[in-house]
Amino acid sequence: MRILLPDDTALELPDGATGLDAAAAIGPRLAAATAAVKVNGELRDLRLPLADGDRLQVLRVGDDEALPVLRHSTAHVLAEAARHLFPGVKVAFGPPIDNGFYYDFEFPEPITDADLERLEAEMRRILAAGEWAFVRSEVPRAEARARFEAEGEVYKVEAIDRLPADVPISFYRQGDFVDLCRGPHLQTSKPIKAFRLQSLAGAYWLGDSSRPQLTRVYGTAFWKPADLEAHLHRIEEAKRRDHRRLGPELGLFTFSDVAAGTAFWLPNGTRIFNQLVGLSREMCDAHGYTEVKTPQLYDAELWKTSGHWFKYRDHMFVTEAEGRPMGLKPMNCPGHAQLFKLQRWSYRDLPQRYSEPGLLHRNELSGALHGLLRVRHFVQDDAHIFCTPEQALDEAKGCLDMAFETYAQFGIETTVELSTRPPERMGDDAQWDEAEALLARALDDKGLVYAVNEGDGAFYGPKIDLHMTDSLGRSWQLGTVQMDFQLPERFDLTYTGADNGEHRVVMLHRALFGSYERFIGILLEDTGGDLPLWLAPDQVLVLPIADRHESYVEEVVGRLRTAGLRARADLRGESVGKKIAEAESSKVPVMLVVGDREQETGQVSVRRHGRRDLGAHDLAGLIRDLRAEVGERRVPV
RNA sequence: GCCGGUGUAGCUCAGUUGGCCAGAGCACCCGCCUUGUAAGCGGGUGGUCGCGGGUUCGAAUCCCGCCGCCGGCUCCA
Repeated sequence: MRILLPDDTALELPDGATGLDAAAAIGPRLAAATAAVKVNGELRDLRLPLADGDRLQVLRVGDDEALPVLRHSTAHVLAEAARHLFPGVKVAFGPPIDNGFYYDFEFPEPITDADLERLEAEMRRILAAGEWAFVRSEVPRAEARARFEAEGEVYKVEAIDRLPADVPISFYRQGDFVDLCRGPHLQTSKPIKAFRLQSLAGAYWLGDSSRPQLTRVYGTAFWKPADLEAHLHRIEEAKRRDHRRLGPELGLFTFSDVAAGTAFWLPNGTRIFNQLVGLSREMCDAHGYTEVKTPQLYDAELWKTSGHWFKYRDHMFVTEAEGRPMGLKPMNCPGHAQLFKLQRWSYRDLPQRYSEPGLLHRNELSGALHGLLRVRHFVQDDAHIFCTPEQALDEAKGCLDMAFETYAQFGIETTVELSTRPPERMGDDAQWDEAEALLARALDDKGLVYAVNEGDGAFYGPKIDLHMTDSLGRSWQLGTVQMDFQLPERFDLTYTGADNGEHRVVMLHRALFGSYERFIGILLEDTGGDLPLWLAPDQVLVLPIADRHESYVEEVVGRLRTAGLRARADLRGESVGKKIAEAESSKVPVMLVVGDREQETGQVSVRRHGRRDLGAHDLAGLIRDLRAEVGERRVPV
């Protein structure tokens, strides 16, 4: 058979030849260094046979693309170590993940962080004792099942039962450890050198909270020790950009035990928050939205009409008044639907676009709370569009345009997902088909690349989700554009068409920042707290050299404030060096130092955050430049 | 909610196997210094050791329960 290599040359091989055979045909050194292969662009085990016409790329030890293979093999060594140290341990799954790997176990006794070191030591002992080959074999299903049943490996038995009948059962063995595994794996344990076990966590078997909770051991591995060290160092660096650290440090917000899952916004943080609300208002004005205000607390009747009482009640804060059940709003949509319903609409009036910086309460699980990124009380830059079916596609595309226009102002990168019908949902499949198709069409028309997230839609409709990542690379959903055929029906929302008949409206839900809380959290981690001038709580800090410059400093501050800039003076009796040190660590964008020279010439010495002394400047010119920077909402590059 | 970890001053942390009135730096207050681009000097205030029980002659330290937080799982903006 003929195999095509990356440079388009063909390699002639006997039928049944494997990836490793192909590497050997090219050269023995390549064969020895082979970690895995890519066949027609897909990562595959080097032990599997190739087919005529396959396009083959050999991945070597040291190749980034083969890192998942190294990590997967390292996970197997971890499982072997766990078997040695904790007799009776049951093993579940141990795949490579983005920056490492994990392995799920059921230990006979709970283990602690101290055991992580023991596990790691045992792994090193195993690896030092010899170079173990990873041996692949395919076994009949019944035989594989019997083997794991005899060993008491109940998770492996269930894993086999869950595999489709036509999938061959493969084992990988290294040393005395045999695992049910799809692969791919390294040839031997020799390249496993630079690894580290990182943490312990609970994880439900098959991700199902009704199944047993296993113990997940997280670790990572690299080809070179230096890469491992660099990775661990990056994690340490990222922790410094953690918004939960920066927020209190910069006096933006803080948390208290008496209000778990809710931020206290300090004056500086409130300024940032309000600037973002202002930006949203400005954009909504420009895009034909009208702002509304709807109630916080509603009679349960409203939630029954919307369906939240049945599909979302676990997440709602419920109370009562004079014996009547009430619910604090977790979403604005029913309120906006109610508002829309208060009058009759002509097709000529549509679309109606209601925006509201709506304060929401959601009763999130205590263990899910996470700084500003997951809270129980937050403000959405929410809006609902009520339109005719014919208008829905353009409206959805308009939302996407507006979203990307917004993000462009922060230089933040997003990934796009289309979340489809969840198992728990309202409405019939035909409506879901239509709604999902419409959102997909909007994405396609906009030329956006997106992943489909099956089953992750809202209970009332599918959604486009816009994700961003925090300092540690965890993905968070910010913006969202959702289609909804359900609420218009449940609230009986109609308009009068050109035919003088009643027609059902289509409803779109959209939020671009998502929530201001989450967006600010992500923004802080993205910028490390170095906010653009227009968002900085204190934009300019004026620093006198000595007491005698105080009145000139007040004059400078006055002129800056008159020009609309947020300026403040530091008149404490501290040294200039100390004031600058503090201004730098509090990330004030502009520092102005004034002493005898500046006072005489009517100038100011400019220092920008993160840069050195930029010399004396004329105040009028500086004010003009700063105002322009604020006005354009300029982002530093 | 679940698994593991953790909780000492406003912040960052020390507090040997339970044993003198629980310490340091920063912040804060007072005083001195009058400062030229990342921390001038001296003094002082400040702690229910997360909360509640228990063991003990004696608990920040050991045990139990609760709460918060951290890392995950589940769930979501």
